Amino acid sequence: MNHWLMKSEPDTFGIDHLAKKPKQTAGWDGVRNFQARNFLREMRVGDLAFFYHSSCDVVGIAGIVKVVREAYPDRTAFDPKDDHYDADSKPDQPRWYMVDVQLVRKFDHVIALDELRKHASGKLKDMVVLKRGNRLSITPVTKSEWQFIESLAGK
DNA sequence: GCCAACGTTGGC
DNA sequence: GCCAACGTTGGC
Repeated sequence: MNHWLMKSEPDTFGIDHLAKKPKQTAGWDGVRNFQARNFLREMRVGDLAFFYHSSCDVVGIAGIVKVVREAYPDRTAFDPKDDHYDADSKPDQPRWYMVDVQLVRKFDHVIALDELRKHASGKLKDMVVLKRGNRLSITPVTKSEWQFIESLAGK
């Protein structure tokens, strides 16, 4: 099983939106970056991911989700009216993919980016999301990073 | 294949 | 709103 970190802007879609969905499950669509897409396609049912809030008051990890459906074509790319429309993605040859995720747990407090950075030269020294200039919306997380961050969240 | 221009991301 | 960093595009 692999671990991931998935970014979203909570003003658009945050962990509380996911919590209110039927079965607390939603499609993670709108990824329009090739590297992030490739990671999406590596995800397997049962993989766990941190739900990261970006571009907001409290930037950081808000909770945990799990993959419940593996990559399938992102329909929003086919819809000219959608913000994420991409004329180069055709239904018979889709360029973009999405997965479905289900809420596992919302942390009682967001683990702030500041807090994560405190460990940027220690336990989290290789964490992708802490690297300078990182903009990837989907990044892999190692097992040790995962366990350490979970311990920061408390049980 | 290079690289400048451009658009986007995302922390602050 | 600013701006650094980055990915993508397109002319050559």
